[in-house]
Amino acid sequence: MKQSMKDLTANDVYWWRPLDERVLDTRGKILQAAYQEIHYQGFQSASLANILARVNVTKGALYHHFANKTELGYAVVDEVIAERINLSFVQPLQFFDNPIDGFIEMIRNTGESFSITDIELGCPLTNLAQEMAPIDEGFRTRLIDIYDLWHRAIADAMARAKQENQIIDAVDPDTLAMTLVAIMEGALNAAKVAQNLDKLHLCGQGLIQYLTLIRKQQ
Amino acid sequence: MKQSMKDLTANDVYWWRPLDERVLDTRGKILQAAYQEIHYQGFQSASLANILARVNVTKGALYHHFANKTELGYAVVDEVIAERINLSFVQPLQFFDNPIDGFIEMIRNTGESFSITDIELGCPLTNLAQEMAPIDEGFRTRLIDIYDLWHRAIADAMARAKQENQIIDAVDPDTLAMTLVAIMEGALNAAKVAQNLDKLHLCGQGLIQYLTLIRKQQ
DNA sequence: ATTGACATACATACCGGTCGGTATTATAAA
DNA sequence: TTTATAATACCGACCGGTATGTATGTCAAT
Repeated sequence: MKQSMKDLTANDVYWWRPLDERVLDTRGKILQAAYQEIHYQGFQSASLANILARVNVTKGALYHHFANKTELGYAVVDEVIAERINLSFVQPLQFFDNPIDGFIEMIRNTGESFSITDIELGCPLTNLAQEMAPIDEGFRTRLIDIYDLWHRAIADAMARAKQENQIIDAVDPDTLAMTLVAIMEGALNAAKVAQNLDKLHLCGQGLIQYLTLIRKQQ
Repeated sequence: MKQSMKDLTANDVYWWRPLDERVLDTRGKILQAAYQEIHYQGFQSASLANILARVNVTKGALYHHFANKTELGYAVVDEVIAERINLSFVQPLQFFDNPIDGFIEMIRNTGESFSITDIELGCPLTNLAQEMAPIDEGFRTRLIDIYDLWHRAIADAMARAKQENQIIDAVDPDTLAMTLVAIMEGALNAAKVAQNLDKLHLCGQGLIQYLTLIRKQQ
């Protein structure tokens, strides 16, 4: 179990790479290939033929393991994306003694370790949410669950910070968590469109400044 | 799963309605219909047949005015989306005596006037950026131009605020502009996924609090 | 008579999904 | 241990539908 963000290696934040070198079974391989294709094309434009070509299996294999394309998409959300978000953004929050400093440290770390390839396709969670939330309730509820988990983790960390008198009284943990998530998503999006990391770093600066402002000087 | 714009009633659409009651020519009508279909389906999944059905013209008309689907998409960005962003988010910034107060007022206003139908499909600019920026350079450069215009307008307003000693010295106008855009986009995205306005309002609170913190008390 | 503004019919490619068949593995009776 | 049976895993040709795009025709206006 990773104890903090610093324990993550560079490969861990390459969030679309397979998480380990484990040999995957056919179902797992299809799932990973589908994740990549969806991350690149979006769900609706993702081609089953492309996915199958990547894995080097045929339609029969796919439809043996999944009822249809939609169910395959759901499985990607439930089994691939959820785990990645949890591992990269939720778990680390629990180990910070000082949530504000920890958060700032996490932002700094992410900003430094992210490469252009990390942002050129954007956050898989955000992408799918943007595309599918308005038109498919199955996707929407699954994605909302992941967002809620993330939001909750931040809000809890900030509540702890407030309880320990680290941040000014005026801020509400939920509002703060919401705002932080919004900034991070917006930053990733901007960097993706610009296709360079400058905007990500700029946003990181703004975020850190924000956190510094709400931290009580002691 | 809603399949096309045709499944939406008149009430489902709001901020992407034609800006005035001007009678549009065929090209203009196709452009507007394309804008709506793209906003709903995304560009890749947008169906030319759907667009044409809405306008009640045929393929001939479309390919008379546009070389292909991609060029139609470019025209939507250049002529529809750019104007809307400019009208709603860029122009207003120039008229604020006090940019900070003006911005806060704008946020409050937007938060109150937005209805659920305004957010359920998200911001057309963000949507297209998410989908097309990584896979089509023509889209990307066009979208970047719009973002830059928006970003510049905010940064200029904030530079004015700083010059007039309204905000603390520590903040850099560019960093601030970037952060504000990120929050607004993130907020819209969150509200879209949640399909309710609570998160939008929560984010608005956070944004206003942020602006209040950087404003010099006088 | 020519051109612009469309309509109509068609071409071609790809999409998700189905289905009959086969190879492999697990189970269990002999 | 061998053999019969059944379940699982996978193959790949094929289907109907839909996608964008094209070729040709019509017709009013100049």
